[in-house]
Amino acid sequence: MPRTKATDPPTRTKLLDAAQDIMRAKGYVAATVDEICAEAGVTKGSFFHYFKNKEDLGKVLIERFASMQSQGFEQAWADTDDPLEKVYRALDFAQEGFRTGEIKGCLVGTLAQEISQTHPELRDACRCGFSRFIDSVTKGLVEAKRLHAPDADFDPEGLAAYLLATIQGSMLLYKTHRDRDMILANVGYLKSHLRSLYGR
Amino acid sequence: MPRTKATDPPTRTKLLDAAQDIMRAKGYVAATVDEICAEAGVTKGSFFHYFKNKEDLGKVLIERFASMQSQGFEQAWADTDDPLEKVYRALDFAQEGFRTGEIKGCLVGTLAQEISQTHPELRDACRCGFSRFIDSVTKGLVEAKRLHAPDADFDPEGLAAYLLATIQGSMLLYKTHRDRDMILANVGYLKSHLRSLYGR
DNA sequence: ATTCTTATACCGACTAGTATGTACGGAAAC
DNA sequence: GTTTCCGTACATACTAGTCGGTATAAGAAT
Repeated sequence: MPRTKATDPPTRTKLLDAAQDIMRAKGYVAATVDEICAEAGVTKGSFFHYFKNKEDLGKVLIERFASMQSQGFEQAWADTDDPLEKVYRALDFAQEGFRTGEIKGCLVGTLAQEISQTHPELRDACRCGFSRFIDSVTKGLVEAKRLHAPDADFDPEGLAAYLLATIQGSMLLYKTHRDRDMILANVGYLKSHLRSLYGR
Repeated sequence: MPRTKATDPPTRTKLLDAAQDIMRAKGYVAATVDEICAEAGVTKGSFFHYFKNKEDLGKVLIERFASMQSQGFEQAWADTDDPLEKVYRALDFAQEGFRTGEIKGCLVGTLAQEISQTHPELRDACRCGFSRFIDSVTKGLVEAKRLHAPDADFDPEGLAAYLLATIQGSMLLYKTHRDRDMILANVGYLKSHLRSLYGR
């Protein structure tokens, strides 16, 4: 008899899922290996079989999270070719996620601060995660300016980082204020800002 | 002979200063009492003489940081009566701080995420710190709308939280990207957004 | 003036608990 | 039968917090 049923996710995935939940709630340092194992329903033996150490898990986790995230965005804007529309779709997608509560917070943003000075590899993984978003959105915004507002007086290069910063900051404030409407309103402000810049 | 010279800050202040540096760099959980004591040049006995426990220190520290911060803003906008101008002064002040490197990051924002689920008292202290900023800026923005753009179609109530979110998010991204210009650019976008809303 | 009392400030060894990571053994799968 | 997978027990280091004790200064009593 197999140790895990076919419907069960493999142990490694269970560990990653558990770690994701716990670390998003209390950060990297406070999330202990024991707690992650308990949540995943396995023991430490399994943990260190699949991951070299806690930092290794963190790295894999950050990369997995960033992948899933960007996959979600790709899907959200797949049905349009207009670069500006793609960005709006991404913001709609984020709003929808917050509204339904499906998005519980960004793991990368939660970890980035506490590990930046102590775990260079994790910090680099976080930076890659952020850059993945920034780069793809920047491409859309730059091209959109060429198409829709070539003469407007603003720099589209830094705009993507600005969008990401506002969204990350909104999730940060949510941690203390627990007011989901505030996140939605902030993304709304972002949209209206973009509309005023691009004239549509 | 007194144990500390008159020029030395009292031990308690030294502990708070040390804790502020360390916690801003690596967060609340990773900052150990021993490390704080070593940095302050005192021993554990002193630490627990002045603070009931680590969480007590955290609470005092967050409140002190929020106080100093809002004091800085008050000073920055003291020389104008126009409410909108006050907000611009605050943003100028923030930009100047980032440019000179005097602002090294926000302790409240750094701690908020990792302690929100595990230390309710610290979370409340962070919420108060944020609210202090949000409330005072909101007052300015609401009154400014009445004065300068009574018919414009936007809601000034949530705008202050939006400003704070963008600034906090920018500092978060700075932790991984270490690009000070990005923060400056983001505050610049905020200013231009405000200008487009208020027409000045 | 000297001594006694008391409160505050501070030190540093110690404890009890908890953290990550290891050693090793056995069951399942190929 | 070897490899993969996973459990138990343990080693080691580090953590917050405690506890007994010392140093100093100020005030009261003698």
